[in-house]
Amino acid sequence: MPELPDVEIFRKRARKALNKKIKTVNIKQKKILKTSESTLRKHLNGNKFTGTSRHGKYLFMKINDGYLLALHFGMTGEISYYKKEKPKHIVLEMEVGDKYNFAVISIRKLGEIDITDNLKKFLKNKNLGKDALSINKKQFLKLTEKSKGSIKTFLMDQSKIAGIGNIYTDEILFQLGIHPKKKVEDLEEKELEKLFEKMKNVLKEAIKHSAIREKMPRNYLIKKRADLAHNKEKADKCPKCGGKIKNITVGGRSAYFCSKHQK
DNA sequence: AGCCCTGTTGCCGA
DNA sequence: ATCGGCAACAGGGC
Repeated sequence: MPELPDVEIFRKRARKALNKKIKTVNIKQKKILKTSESTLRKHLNGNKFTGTSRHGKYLFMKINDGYLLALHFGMTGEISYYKKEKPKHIVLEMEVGDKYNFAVISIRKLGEIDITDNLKKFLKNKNLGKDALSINKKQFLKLTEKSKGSIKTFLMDQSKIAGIGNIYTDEILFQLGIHPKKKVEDLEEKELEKLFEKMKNVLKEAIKHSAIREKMPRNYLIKKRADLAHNKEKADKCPKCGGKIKNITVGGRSAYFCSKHQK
């Protein structure tokens, strides 16, 4: 699930846990901890979260001792805030305030939980580029100048632009009618400007709909994607032009696109 | 029941 | 620089 729009929704969810005393820290799965258990406890136990921020697919929770809890969700992670109904696959669970629980979930135990006191340094260590919603047109165009590979690989490269993954890359290219294998250098200036606008537009639209597939606009490819992966014949028609949706591999990732209107 | 395939993440080595 | 393989697990198809 977690690309930029999903993580942005997690961030909003996580805000519910702000300014409440962290009463207990329950570490249920050590595998995705990038820091020691004792360091994590030291910074969380008895403290409070005072703010949230996001960069690309990373969520940061500011702690009142000046440190940041850094969360990355891998393929199947999410944030849960609940009173009684305990979700499955909890990795880190904290009791915050009066009887509420704030938890990091990870089904496949991929992802990352870390502590840092320097956001800039952290982002640099991870080799992350500008956030997809923060980058401006000039910076975006400059990045495209140096890119040799396919447009799909470019959009997904976190060291160039942070936040866009497989699903939303396909969506952006689908909306623009650009083939995922098209080379960045073969796109005209005007097309690159459109790409920039559409990138922002698709991400914002997804956030507006709480990153829930079923709620996305009618002409979005994302609504069909889950069905497409399981070869359901019903789902293989393009919602824009009726063309056939195809699946190929681009840059080592599965790409879905309309063979009729994406050239 | 149980095998096979697919998958939203990123890292690593050839 | 690009590519496959891997990590770990769920869920659908057959």
